[in-house]
Amino acid sequence: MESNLAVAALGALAHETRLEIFRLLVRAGGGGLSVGRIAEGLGVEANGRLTFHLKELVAAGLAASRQEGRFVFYSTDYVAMNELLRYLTEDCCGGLGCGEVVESCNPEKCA
Amino acid sequence: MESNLAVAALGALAHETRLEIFRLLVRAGGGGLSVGRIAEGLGVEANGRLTFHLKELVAAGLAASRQEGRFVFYSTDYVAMNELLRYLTEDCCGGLGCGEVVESCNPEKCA
DNA sequence: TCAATATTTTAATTATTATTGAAATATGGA
DNA sequence: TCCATATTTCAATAATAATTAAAATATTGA
Repeated sequence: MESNLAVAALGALAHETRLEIFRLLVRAGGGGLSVGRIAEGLGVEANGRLTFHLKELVAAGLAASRQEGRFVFYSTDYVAMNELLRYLTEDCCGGLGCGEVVESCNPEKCA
Repeated sequence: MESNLAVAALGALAHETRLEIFRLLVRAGGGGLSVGRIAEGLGVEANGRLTFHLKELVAAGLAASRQEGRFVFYSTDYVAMNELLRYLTEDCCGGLGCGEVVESCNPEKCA
């Protein structure tokens, strides 16, 4: 992972609303949630501000969106998330086996 | 972990220089590095700007500093780091066993 | 105590990011 | 086609964070 991608991802997460959105999407799993459901989950309105934050997450590579009928679904990009976590812990303690993150979450492994 | 602590930590990491410092300290392990060694590792000068970034990491809870003779050492706060990673992946996919981060790095486990 | 190395503080300037509110687009059902 | 629901765009303003450079402090050894 490149440093500037990581900075962009971290910057996207460094905001109260976006962090809540991200965690909501992580909990939601691979299918994601529609904008309306996200708004519900956060207790906010589905307005321009929410769209702005969602787009920031997508621009940072942490989420993807797809249209389904009249709804737009946003979902976590788990590959990007795992890359970011690994980047943060890479070669922890000089690589002496502390247990650096390799993969933290993969919807395909869900029960 | 509280949301605003996580936002502060992520904000501290969302900066090219600070992210490099953090990763350098993670690699360095529990003992950390002196300011001069950090500057060396980054290829920058040990000046006011570096101090500023180091203090940001400490203020965000991600690092700690201690004086040793005429040197000041900075080191990763691994507990805070692990809490942050866990916060990001909490209840992944609704808690269905995808492998959420519990602990990613602990210097005491080093070989 | 003097000088050298190590690190920090401060204040002014510049750059980046967030918020607001209103209008616009897009989709599906009556 | 018309209406209601769903989501997005835009532009102006406000708020926050980053950079610079110079002076200040602190510790050790001669």
